[in-house]
Amino acid sequence: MQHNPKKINSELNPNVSVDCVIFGFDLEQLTVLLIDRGEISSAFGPRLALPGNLIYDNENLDMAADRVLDELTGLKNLYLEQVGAFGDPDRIHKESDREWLKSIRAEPEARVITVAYYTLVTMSQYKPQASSFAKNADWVPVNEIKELAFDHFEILQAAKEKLKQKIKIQPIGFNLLPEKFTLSQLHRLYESILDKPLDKRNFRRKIQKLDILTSLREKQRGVPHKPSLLYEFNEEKYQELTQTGFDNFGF
Amino acid sequence: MQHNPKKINSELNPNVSVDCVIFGFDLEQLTVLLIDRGEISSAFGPRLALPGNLIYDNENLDMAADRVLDELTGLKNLYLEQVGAFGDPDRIHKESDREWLKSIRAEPEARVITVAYYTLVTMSQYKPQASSFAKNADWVPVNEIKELAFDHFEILQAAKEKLKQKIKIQPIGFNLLPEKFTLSQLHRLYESILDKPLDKRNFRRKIQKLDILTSLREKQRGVPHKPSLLYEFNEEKYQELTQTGFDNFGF
DNA sequence: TAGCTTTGTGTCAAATTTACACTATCCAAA
DNA sequence: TTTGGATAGTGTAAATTTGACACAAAGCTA
Repeated sequence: MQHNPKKINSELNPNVSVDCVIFGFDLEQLTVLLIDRGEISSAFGPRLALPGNLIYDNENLDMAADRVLDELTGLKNLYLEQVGAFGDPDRIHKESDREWLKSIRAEPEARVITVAYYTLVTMSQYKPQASSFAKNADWVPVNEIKELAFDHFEILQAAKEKLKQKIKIQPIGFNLLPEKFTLSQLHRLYESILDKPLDKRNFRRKIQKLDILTSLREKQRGVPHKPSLLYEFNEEKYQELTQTGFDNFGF
Repeated sequence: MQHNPKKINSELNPNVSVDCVIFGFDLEQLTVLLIDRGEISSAFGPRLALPGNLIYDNENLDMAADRVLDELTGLKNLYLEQVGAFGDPDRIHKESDREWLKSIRAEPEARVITVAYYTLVTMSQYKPQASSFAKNADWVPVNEIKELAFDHFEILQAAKEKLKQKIKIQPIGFNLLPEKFTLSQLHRLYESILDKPLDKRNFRRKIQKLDILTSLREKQRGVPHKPSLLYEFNEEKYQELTQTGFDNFGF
């Protein structure tokens, strides 16, 4: 399948958009990829937004999410999972949002419902590059976000909630870490997603019992404290696990 | 808030619809509410479909789901939860579906994405009454459904999956039972939702520990075997539970 | 070399899960 | 009225899992 859909012979659907919530982790906290809409939106409201745009009539929703994300941030071929559909008729109530839409859309006043997607990526492996109407694209710590364009803040909350649920059922968090990581980093990641402290020893016991970690014979270097052992994520065992299915981490 | 949205001054949005997956339970098996589209669709394909239709531009998605369900089946004011958005461009590939759309829609060829909702009801309390383009509306056992209009079969599968997940987290199943019910009925309900057998004694122990059942001093009558005690669902305790939040049933 | 920082480790009590079989009660049919 | 058929209802013991908790080891820096 070709990655870029043919835009010829198909038109933007003025009523349906997709938005992407791309989570990253900087080894300290959970972050999310936002685009800067630039000066034009700054007069009245937030400049930052989730990457998102209208779909084409001939592409399915998943493809649209993939394409839009690529167009705005340069990230390609991520596995995106749906958060849900959002569609208040008055989601464009902020003046700044209206102004901005006028500058980028043929029918800026159309009723739009949006389908939100989310995924997790290793920040160091995906370097966003803004293009199209995104003036900039960068990672922002989730906890620092107070306001976003449209209903994107609400969408972000929903995505966080989905992620929280998901990580209890699948060991999905490994996507967020670099190839080699420490148990403490993984621990911090779980804490920031679940938004509560987890007992260190119990966490380590439990996560090891899943048997999806490969302990390397390598230590951290240059840290001003006892260096940690590094681990790798064992993808085969993970596949096995999701196949057999498992109920719950119970964190 | 008025229940019927003003249709005056607003138009059907040709690109967005809602579909409703209404689960029931006949004390034997899980059922779902379907509408019969009548003769016109029968030449080439399935007559049965989920109740669903286009949204109006001035109503939000939740309201639309509520309205559409009411219009087609007479069921009102149910608490509907979102399953997700479905929107393959070729979801109208069946000839019978195209024919049918021609008979009920102004723009039968438009690209439509649909947002699916689901909920659970006590069958005996909600008697569907078909109207509008639904020739009939009735409960059909989920396991007997092999084919539906459009991508409704796929939507049904997704809704079942959502329900499965949900019931592990919330004791939601009580909505499906009559006011007074037996533990065996509840047991069968859980088995049909989770689609696997559950040990009788362990099930009873666990469900009782939740402390949301009130045992009545009343027995079943007229059954050709030892009559069961009847139970009531204790809504207050349930509210308490969902407030405090609980993690998992662990079934 | 002293001090700072983070890593890494074990145990015990309590709670939970799993597996498992027989008697009690009602109705219906003989 | 007795018998057979059907489902309700009940307990325990072993294994597993959870939760709470504290201190020595290793590297860096000053």
